Amino acid sequence: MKSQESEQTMVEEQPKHQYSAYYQIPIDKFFQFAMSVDNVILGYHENSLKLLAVERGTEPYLGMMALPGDLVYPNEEVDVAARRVLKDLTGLTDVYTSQTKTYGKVDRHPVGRVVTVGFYSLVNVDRYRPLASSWADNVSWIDVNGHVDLAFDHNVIVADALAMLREKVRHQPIGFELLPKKFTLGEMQSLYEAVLGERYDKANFRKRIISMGFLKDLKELQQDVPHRPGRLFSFDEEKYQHLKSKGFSFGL
Amino acid sequence: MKSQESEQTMVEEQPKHQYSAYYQIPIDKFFQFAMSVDNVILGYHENSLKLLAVERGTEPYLGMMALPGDLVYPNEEVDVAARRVLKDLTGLTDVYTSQTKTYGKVDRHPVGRVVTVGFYSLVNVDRYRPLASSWADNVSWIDVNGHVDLAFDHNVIVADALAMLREKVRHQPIGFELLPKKFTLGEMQSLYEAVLGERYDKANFRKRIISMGFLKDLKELQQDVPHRPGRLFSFDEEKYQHLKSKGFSFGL
DNA sequence: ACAAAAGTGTTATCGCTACACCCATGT
DNA sequence: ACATGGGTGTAGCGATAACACTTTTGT
Repeated sequence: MKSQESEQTMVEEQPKHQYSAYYQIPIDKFFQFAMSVDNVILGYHENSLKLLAVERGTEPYLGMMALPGDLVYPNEEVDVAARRVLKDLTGLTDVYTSQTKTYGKVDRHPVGRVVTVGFYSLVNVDRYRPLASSWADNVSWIDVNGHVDLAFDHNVIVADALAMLREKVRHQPIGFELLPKKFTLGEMQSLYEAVLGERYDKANFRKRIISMGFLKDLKELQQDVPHRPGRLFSFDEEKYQHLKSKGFSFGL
Repeated sequence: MKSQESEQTMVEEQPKHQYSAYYQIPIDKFFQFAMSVDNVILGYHENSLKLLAVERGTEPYLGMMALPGDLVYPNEEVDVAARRVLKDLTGLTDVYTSQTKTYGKVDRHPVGRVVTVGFYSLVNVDRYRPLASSWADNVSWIDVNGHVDLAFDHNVIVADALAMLREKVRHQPIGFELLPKKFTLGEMQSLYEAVLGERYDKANFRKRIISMGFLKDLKELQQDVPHRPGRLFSFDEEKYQHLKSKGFSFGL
């Protein structure tokens, strides 16, 4: 118990917590991890859900598609790193982002022990403009239902993110993050059908959503559509918060 | 672009991904993180949900209660570290465990940059025996509804874990992890009421659960209770999987 | 006129809530 | 006898699923 060397000063005093890793190797040996973030950036376009993938320009996995991600700076918060990646890729900052899972397999990254934290972001594709920088042409939207093979363990990260999104989208009104500010009920229905992979009855869907009471009828109509124009609605965040505080809970 | 020194060989070839942190500081500077795990170990006892807390024997926060947790070894998987902590504390290995969130604030740990991954575990308190080791007397069950102040950011970790548990317990039959193998419907109802903080009508709760069809009636009765003994049931995992594959989904 | 999607009303059924009531056991 | 929780039946209300139908626009 007192046979320790000087490098392990932090641990000397504590005979009790023998289960701690501190007692078995010097503490500075633990500070050898790198952290990264990987972001599943999702957009809704042409009736399907897409994610942004980047073609890798470095080994390992050179040439493969991968999630946009990066190492976390030693003095940077993990969440901030995720937003940095998003901003560098899309120029967007005020975007709904949610942490998913953390992937800590020892051999998941060839360069060393890199633990990565997954995120997903919901962007409105109307607002997204590929940044005019040198890497812009390596970025593309791919359909989440297509069968693209991504580098590292990114396929798993995407699958987990989608599962968590689907779970959340049923219980919280976050679907609107993927729609333009003004949308028709039809567009909203299509979005939910694309995300959840289910079909809904039009009449019933409308009644359900309208009766929830957090949509604002903008008294405007769609323009230039080759069919009867739909009424435009917007999500009324304030109203939703008010309803929520009164015990209402979104559910689909 | 070619002004780099030898230590940075990994980065030389890539003019394209300028957004990457790789380009701004040498790569080995990123490998300075430590990882830890913190486990919210939950048990159901005396009609309320409790968690295991450990009194800290080291600075920082010496003497405060904290979540059981530890640093992750450089060659250890994160999930394995979480199970190690659990086993060292309770002796249990086959326990339902779920990752929650990852906490990456720069200053969250005084010793250095330690990013921690949260977990919760659901243990059946009947199976838990405090291990007869020197630190056993520093461990105690505390009520999750009490107002205990934990070290580090552990209050937040607990709050997040409970929120995620409550969400999950509604949609997946994991409540049984907190019950003995054989239980009455009354016990089950009390458990759900404790976890979710809601009250249910006895008759309706029973009908709902029974009709789901994944409980096995053991045709046994409670013993030595000061009231009419209840029928004992067990969760039939096999039956549940079968129902699930047929489209059934648990919901409460 | 037609296609395509918006938008509305009706009905029948299923599920759930509320509530009342009886049963078995230990003290 | 009483307290305590186990256990069951029913009536009525409300949500919603299924489907048919009408409306408005562009081509």
